[in-house]
Amino acid sequence: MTEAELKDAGLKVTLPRLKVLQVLDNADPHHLSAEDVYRELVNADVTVGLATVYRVLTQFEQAGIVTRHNFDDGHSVFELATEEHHDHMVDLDSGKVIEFVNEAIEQLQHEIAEQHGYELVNHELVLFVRKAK
Amino acid sequence: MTEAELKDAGLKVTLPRLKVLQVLDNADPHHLSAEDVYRELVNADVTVGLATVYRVLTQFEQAGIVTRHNFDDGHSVFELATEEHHDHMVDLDSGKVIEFVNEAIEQLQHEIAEQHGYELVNHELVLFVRKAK
DNA sequence: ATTGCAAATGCGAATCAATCTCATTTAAGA
DNA sequence: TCTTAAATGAGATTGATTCGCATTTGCAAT
Repeated sequence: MTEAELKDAGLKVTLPRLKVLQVLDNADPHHLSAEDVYRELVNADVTVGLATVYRVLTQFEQAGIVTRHNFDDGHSVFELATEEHHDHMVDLDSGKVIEFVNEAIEQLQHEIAEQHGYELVNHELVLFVRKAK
Repeated sequence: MTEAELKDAGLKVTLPRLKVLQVLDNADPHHLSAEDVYRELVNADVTVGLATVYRVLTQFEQAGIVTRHNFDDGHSVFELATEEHHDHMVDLDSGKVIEFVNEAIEQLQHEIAEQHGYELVNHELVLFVRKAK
């Protein structure tokens, strides 16, 4: 339950935070930019500042509630961390983002880290693709 | 030879371009931000505008002379496109960047793209790691 | 319930990387 | 050497994100 998530993270339960969570939860393309979230809120007649959206998303990231991805075009997108892990494929022509999971790759990543004396904490994999002819 | 590279790319051989190539060539940590390159040039008494550095790096990227990476929250870094493709591993504690290659992962990426009806144009893989205990 | 106060918010200003404008310079072919 | 399109430098501009600060609000202790 969302209120509990906030309290566990040591964050006060406020309207902006609940609303941001709600927007992320209902997001159809899982990935939303801060601006996207902001627009949704304004659209739903929730008056919040863009700065607050950024602050809240950053706090959520630190609290492990959302994950941040830095795609190519220079701006971040966020998604609920409750989704199971997946990587991304970006269609260079349409900009569409496809999610995928590949256990073999996940496995290999751990092995590579180990081979270098490290343990894998996290990773970021994005495939840039184009419709096959 | 560097001059030939520029001509092949249909770019005029100019001082700024040669100097940027030179800086990238001598870069100890392979990865430099545009700002890094700019600072090196100013340091070497080569007067060149930051805008030019950005323009040149972008042209080089399009010409396949350098590769651009977007890791490390926010800004791009560039490195000479060596014959060897490689991915990156970032030590979260020291910030050190390690390069690695794994053919199996490369192969899997192509397969994944194909499975979705795409062809792989490019990819970005960064492992965030920490010294194993 | 009421209160006190630190935490949270809104909004405009500030920042930072990157891009654009445009007047001036320069490479390189004729 | 001349000509011209391409390239450059410097500053203005954009776009995403963060900051500063006065105001508001959650919530723990009255």
